[in-house]
Amino acid sequence: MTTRSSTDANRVIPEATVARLPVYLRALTALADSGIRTCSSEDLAIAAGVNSAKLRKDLSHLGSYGTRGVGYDVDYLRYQIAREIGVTQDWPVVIVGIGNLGHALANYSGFRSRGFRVVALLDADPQLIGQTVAGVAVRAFDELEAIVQEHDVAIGVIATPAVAAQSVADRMVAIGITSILNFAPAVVAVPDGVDVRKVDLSIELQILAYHEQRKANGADAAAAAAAAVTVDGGAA
Amino acid sequence: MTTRSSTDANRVIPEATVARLPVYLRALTALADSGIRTCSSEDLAIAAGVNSAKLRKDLSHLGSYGTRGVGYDVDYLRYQIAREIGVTQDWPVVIVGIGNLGHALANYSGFRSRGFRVVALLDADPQLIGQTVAGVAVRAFDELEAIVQEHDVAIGVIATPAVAAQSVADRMVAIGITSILNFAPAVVAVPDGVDVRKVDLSIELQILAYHEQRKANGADAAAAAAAAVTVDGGAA
DNA sequence: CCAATTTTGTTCTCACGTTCACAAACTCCT
DNA sequence: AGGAGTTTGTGAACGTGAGAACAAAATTGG
Repeated sequence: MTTRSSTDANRVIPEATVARLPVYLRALTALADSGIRTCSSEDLAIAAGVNSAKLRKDLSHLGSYGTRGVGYDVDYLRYQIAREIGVTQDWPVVIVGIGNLGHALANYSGFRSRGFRVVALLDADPQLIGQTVAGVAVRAFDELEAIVQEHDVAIGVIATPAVAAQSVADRMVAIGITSILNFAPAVVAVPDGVDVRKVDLSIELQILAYHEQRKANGADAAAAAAAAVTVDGGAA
Repeated sequence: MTTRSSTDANRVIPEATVARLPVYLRALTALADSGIRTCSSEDLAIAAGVNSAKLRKDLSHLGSYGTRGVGYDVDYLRYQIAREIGVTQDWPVVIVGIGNLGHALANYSGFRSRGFRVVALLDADPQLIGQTVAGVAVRAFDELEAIVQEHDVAIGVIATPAVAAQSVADRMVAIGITSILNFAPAVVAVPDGVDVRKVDLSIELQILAYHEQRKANGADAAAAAAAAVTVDGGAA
């Protein structure tokens, strides 16, 4: 029916797989930097910290890029994954909120080397405007629309305080941004068709704390079971 | 068999639920700050950005803390969740790697208010040692063991460059740290019994890029299907 | 006190993701 | 050429999670 190129753009890649593709990409880059030209699924799985069956199944969703009995060509597979993710060209990105975290993000060299280019830093604070961070001038939040249109920006990063997050997101969506990476500790609601990913530092720590507490309570409980003592407060 | 307190410490809470509990906790805090004393699962679900059936099922894993026909007492539920996560007391945390990101983390006020206390900042760079960041002196990485033992630290944060991440993690594990939050763009391997959570900025952006590319290709493909043009490069 | 209303906690079903296990396909060696 | 040895790609079994739907339990009003 529809004319297609060699790879079928209709296939759906499971979300869980999509989340691991960047890990594989990084592992392949590391292998290539070590001068390795070919690797087995087992080698790559170890480098990526997953099990090899999962890796093979993940890759099978992209197509058949390996050779049975041989393995994968590192550069070829790396290119295929990069193309699948869409990082063979650079994506322009704007960062809103140039506080501590915004500074760190602006200075993060990993963006540039992994397919992203920070085209603007924005803040609402007049005192920050005009300052240069990581070689980029901080501009007024009001300039968002002009910048997005000029550079055809699709991805926005929110690094503001929590109270500002929703209004910044609303503004981004109104202007046509369709992917948002939110570092503010707040839930932002967006319409269908807009993707939001959230990175929340204290949530990550709280998840660790939960498991840490369970480890401690588990040890307590084991001791308690032996000593027949009531388990309650844990590490008091 | 074993003596237990009122809540059954044996129950397992699904990992997906654990990951949402901090979100509920934050939403409850926001509601409490607005002076709201009681809320329904629907109210809380909206505040937390989830669906109410999922919220109720999540809470049911903790126990039965609501009242049918009424809803949940905000303060009571908040306390129960905080207790379940283990953030009714502060957890001491060490941050290793005081670069851009380490600075931002050290200055992040959300840690303190959500159950964590930064007890030390460590770096291998002699030039940084002795400087004060967010009121805490940067100390030599070698002091890790003494600090961990003094403060009974269980949680470590890695904010170093990728190359250093594994050796820092190894050292942390050897000293007795059992939970690691890794911001370095590298896979770190740890033995069983140690939890690692990874926060990777460029991976998050790459996941967004994938979906962004699909949106663009979907639009292209729709146009192409009408025009009978081959779909391949996408946004070239 | 009883019926109507509200809202929780739980059951059931379906979808998604992970892991195992193996046939297919390739190379290498004799 | 043919068999032995590797390694991929995938089918099938299993486990976890999401969402709909509803019974149980509380309040409210007459």
